[in-house]
Amino acid sequence: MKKLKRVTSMDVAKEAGVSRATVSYILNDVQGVSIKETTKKKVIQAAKKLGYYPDSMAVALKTNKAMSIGIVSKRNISEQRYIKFLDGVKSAIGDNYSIILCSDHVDNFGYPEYYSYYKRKKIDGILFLSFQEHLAEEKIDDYLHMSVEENIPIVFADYHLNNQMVNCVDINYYHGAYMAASYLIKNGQKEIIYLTPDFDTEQEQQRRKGVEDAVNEHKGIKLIKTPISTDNDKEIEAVIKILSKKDEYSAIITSWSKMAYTVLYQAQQLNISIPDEISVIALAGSNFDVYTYPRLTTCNLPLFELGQKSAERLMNMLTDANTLPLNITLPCKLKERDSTKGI
Amino acid sequence: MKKLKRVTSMDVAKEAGVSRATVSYILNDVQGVSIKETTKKKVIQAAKKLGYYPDSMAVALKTNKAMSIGIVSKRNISEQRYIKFLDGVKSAIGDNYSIILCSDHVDNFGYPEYYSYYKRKKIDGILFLSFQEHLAEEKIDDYLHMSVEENIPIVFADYHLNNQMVNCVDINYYHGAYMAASYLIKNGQKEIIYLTPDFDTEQEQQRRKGVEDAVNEHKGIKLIKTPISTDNDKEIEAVIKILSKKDEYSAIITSWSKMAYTVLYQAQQLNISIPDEISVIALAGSNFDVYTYPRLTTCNLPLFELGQKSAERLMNMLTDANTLPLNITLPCKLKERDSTKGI
DNA sequence: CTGTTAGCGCTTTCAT
DNA sequence: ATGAAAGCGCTAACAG
Repeated sequence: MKKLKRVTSMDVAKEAGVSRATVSYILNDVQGVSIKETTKKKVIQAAKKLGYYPDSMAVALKTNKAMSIGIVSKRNISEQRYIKFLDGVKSAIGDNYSIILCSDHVDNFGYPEYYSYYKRKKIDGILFLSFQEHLAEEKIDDYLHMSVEENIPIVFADYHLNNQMVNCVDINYYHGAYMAASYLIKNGQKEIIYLTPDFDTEQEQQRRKGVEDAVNEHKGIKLIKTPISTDNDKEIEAVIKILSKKDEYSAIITSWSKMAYTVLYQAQQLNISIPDEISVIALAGSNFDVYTYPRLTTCNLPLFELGQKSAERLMNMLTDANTLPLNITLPCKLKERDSTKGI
Repeated sequence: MKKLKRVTSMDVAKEAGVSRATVSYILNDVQGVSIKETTKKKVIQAAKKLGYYPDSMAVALKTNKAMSIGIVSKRNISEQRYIKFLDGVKSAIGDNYSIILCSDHVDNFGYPEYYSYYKRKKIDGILFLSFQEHLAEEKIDDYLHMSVEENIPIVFADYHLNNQMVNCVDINYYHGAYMAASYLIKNGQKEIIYLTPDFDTEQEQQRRKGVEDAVNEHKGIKLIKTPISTDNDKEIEAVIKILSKKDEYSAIITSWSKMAYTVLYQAQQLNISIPDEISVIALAGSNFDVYTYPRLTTCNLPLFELGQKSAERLMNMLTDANTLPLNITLPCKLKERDSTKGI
């Protein structure tokens, strides 16, 4: 196999009869140097003719910029939501930056992958996407430390940090939950059962507060909070038990759509009519919501926007070191479908 | 903000009282040079103490290896399947390589992103994941050309190429479809309706052939092939029409699970009992299959393995330039659930 | 066994 | 308006 030599800026320079510096100026469109149009044309021609591609590693070494950002998420990568986030990120970073997927798996160096990548300059900054289901508090402190003390450009996506020292883009779970509960109440539901996961995260606290506030604003609404195990079998068992006492309530709120799917499924099994007997609403949506029977009413999370805004923040930090940290909160949107009914 | 200087191998060398070369030898565990244990210890200590991380850009420039691979997929990134593939890739490439997401969006240079990345040495090789729904044939030729003529390390995942010059990892859609149809026939179904997308890809051809072969192997089985529009509304309309003629068949095969969801949903609407009146099976599964009512019987695609095997092949090419191209075909697995019934 | 040194390909200051 | 040259941090061939 013939190993052909790489075309360098030197080659282009020779071909065009100029120096390497000129080539660099022209191809990078450097401000502050004015170059004759004819020279410009010549160089561009030569580059095209020779098939010149600047070596990004050499550029990176020189400029001290990898032109890549790392995305790290402890969340189950299988989650569809992760992908929507990615889409948003992609839309915001433009053609010049690339996305490197990193884990927080500890590597040979004894450091999490994202950290090593940064220290080794493979990435210029980091986007943390929270692991919704098991947000470990100790880790957060590490992250914060990195961001503040080590001055690593980091944006926290879907973290409710309330820390003015760091950039974070959050989803307004409180308001989403508030909207969902209010919607139910407006539709005449008086006894509401609220299925929450059996662990406590900032996110779930926000939701709980949202639901409670909505309930407290009205007289005579009864709210029953029921923690549900994340274990599949236990979840099913719990849902069946709850459905067997359907006379005690008229509506169900679930923190996640997955729980709502289970409710819908088991309701069918038990011949309980949704929404006639029970209204069901989930505080997070997914693509499948239109395929359940009946179609699931949800509070949609702005995942694309989450990715987009987070990436925008990161880009700002990267291009302007003096960017002030910002805490941004994104609203949810209620999507009414067939699992809830009006009065 | 104090801009602290980067720790270089020079610093480590000084700290340990050796030369940079020695540092490099030790930290990279270079074969063929033997170094005193004490020196080794000293250097490793020094590196740790100083917090030394080799600059990957400098390494890349020197070694001519980016230690990154690019993944490109025209398929809707929102697809959940994409993620499983990614998981598989990650599992195969190990800690030393990273994954860069690339599009085939044409950049400033007039070349698709993945191509530029390769030419600019941001990635060492490319993993193409087919765009299932609209596999454009002209593009394939470009890809093949790149792989063969330009000698770019490429692995085609989920492409049915049958070209011995290139590496490709394919899913055995034929056999999957054959299994699904056989399963239905074994369960006593005599009239089967087969819903295919209204466009023609290699993949769909394989499936069609699989279904047909299974049918032809048995006497007295009637097969009705019906193309379905990918347009959502039209799909629903078509499904309703088909369900209205439910006396003409006893089982439905769909190419995708999404179609099957629509069938299941509309069957509920029309009060048709699945699987009692009609058995339903999809030739591709998804996470949601356990939440439909009834739970959907599917032919599961080996997406994780697809990523894994593809990445393995690419790694082979990268480490050994003489690796012979291989065409690998991965089997599907039938997952029996509640939307089909036995005799 | 360890040190010296020459680049890898690029940007960018300084000089012309 | 353009060129010469230094040097980013590393590896590896060669010297000792």
